[in-house]
Amino acid sequence: MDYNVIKNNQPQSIQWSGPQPATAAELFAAAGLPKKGPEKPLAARVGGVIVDLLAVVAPGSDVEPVDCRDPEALDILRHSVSHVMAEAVVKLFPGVKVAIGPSIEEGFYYDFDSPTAFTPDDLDKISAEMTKIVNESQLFIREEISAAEAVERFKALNEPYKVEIIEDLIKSGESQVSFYRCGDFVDLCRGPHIADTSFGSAFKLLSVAGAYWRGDEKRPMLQRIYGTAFFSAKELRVYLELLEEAKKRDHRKLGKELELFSVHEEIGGGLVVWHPKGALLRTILEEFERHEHLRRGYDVVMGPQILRSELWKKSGHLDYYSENMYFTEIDGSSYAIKPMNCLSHMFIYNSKLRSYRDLPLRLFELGTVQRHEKSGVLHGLTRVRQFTQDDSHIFCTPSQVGDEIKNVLHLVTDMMATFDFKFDMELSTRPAKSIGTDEDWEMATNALKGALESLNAPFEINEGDGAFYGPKIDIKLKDALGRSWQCGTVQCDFTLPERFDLNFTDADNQKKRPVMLHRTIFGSLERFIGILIEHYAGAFPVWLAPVQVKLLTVTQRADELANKFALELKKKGFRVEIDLRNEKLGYKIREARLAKIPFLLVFGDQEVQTSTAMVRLRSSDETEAMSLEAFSDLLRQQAKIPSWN
RNA sequence: GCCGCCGUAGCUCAAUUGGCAGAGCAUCUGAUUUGUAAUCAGAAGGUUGCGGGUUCAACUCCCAUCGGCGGCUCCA
Repeated sequence: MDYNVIKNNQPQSIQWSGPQPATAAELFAAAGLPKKGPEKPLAARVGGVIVDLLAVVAPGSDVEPVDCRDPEALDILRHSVSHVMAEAVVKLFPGVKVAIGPSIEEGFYYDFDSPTAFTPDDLDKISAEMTKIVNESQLFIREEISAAEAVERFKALNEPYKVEIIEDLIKSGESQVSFYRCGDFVDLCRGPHIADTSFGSAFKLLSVAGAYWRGDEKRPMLQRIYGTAFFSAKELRVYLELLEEAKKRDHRKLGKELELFSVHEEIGGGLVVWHPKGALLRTILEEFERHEHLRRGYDVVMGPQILRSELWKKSGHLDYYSENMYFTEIDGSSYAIKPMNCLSHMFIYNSKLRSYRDLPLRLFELGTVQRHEKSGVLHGLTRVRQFTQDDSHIFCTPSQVGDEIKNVLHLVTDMMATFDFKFDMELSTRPAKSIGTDEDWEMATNALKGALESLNAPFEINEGDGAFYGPKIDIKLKDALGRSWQCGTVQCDFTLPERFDLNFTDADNQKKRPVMLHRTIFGSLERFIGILIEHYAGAFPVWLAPVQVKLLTVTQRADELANKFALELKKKGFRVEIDLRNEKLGYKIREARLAKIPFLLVFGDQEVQTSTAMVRLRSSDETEAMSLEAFSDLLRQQAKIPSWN
């Protein structure tokens, strides 16, 4: 064969200069690329597009091998393993209809329409069958036919979901569709796929769940099998260990063990009861936030829990948000429990004539809101029906919008750094159900985009995912395990100031309309605390820990000294617990360690003699004798809020 | 809301094929005064989520209901 190997970045690109078309696999074999190991090609990139190894390459094309190190490789693998799973399911459960099977962020799934539910036993059987298929190194063979022919073919196979997909493809103008054959299993698929099933040995089926066909609750409920796959058994093992670690850190489990909060059937789903330690943690966060906002030019305000329904009609919530709202009646008038805090803030704005000199007006409220969430979506602290937002509404002139958004993004950056969170940002644009003119939406969207761009902050765009009253930037933070959580948001609103006739007198003595920004940093305190619990695995930094120091006595002879230390530390404002029980020291240590308390002070005969405490740190397990003054200094140092240094 | 799984002591979990509902931890009482992750003994703790049904007999099987968990084109 004629070919030239072009020395490029790894992996090398090959220019196919032969007279005849050849498959990428043939080219790579001729070029002597490895047939095993991490450099073994699993697909090829031709002109920037990934194709199968069996794809025929026209003479003159540059062909680059794609191996498991390629950023796209994992998606290809997982998508292919989902096909392998479908092949196994169809073989083991004849008559089961197949729907769709994409790769997702952490693995893949495939939806099936089966008359009986899959059990954990079935998953084992399916896994075993998949291993067989993997060991057979079945080739993924692509085939293209006309869409019309494809419809007939799947009708003959009695696969209504595939027929529907192809019919939709035809409607959107496709005339050709592609298939992949793998063993006896044929599936409609755009591809590309791994060369053969042997790449897919490191997989694990994780769970089975119901899922509506096309996510529509009016369509049939299918059975979705979730799984994941990696290129090596080692990577799979690391991922499964991560899942185990996440389970250990589950805030619902830790919340109970650390006595932070509880949720009760008798009280109602999604309604959180804060126990002393959880309430203290929350109070610390609230105080931190009030302080942080005051020093950044915000005013702290408070509004009522219920407001007349007419007001929600005027704001548009009744028309666009009522399915999430609770209502009550007082003296014959209808009131709504607030799902958002903005309305009373607008009344504060409107309580007097406003000048451009008053702007920007930044109103901050730790506002408790109620939203009706479907019972099935409630989850610990992260999805609840009553929660407190660290909410602010910023009223400003149109020319101040850019700077205000930038300020908010700076605040977000500082706050996230305080908790060691990394974060991503997403810009969401106009949804189908929304109010306001096209011009307003465009202006608002551009303002948000401009602020992001001026900060050189990378962001993604979610088309149609904005709030009904305006576009938004969502902040998604990443915790210690690399999981992503939606928390803060900045929303631009040109419509509420219109509806509530907000004005200011500008420098030219003209009445003008202010812009309103809605924004949160933590989002909801409940969700944020849930995330913090998992992020720190319950071992909060000293400034957040509900109990910072626990004092333990060896015998009752040390009670007096321990009490003296406790009293002095409390006087200095530290959060202290003391354990004088007649128990062995090991028992007390164990309990305090499980409670993840940062500092343990031990008092015995030895300490009584020297008037010191034996200090043990949560982080090191090492001990050191310290005087009250020395320990207070250490504690003061450690309890500093990181962003205030 | 929908699909699947699960509800046994405060917590974590047992109970053979339908045959007397049990253990560890926690709690209480007593002994023990103890040096860095569990001292010993005893006691108490239950309408097996709730309501029906089948059966000589139900934690166990059936129906209904409430609640929890996993998920519902990855989207918060």
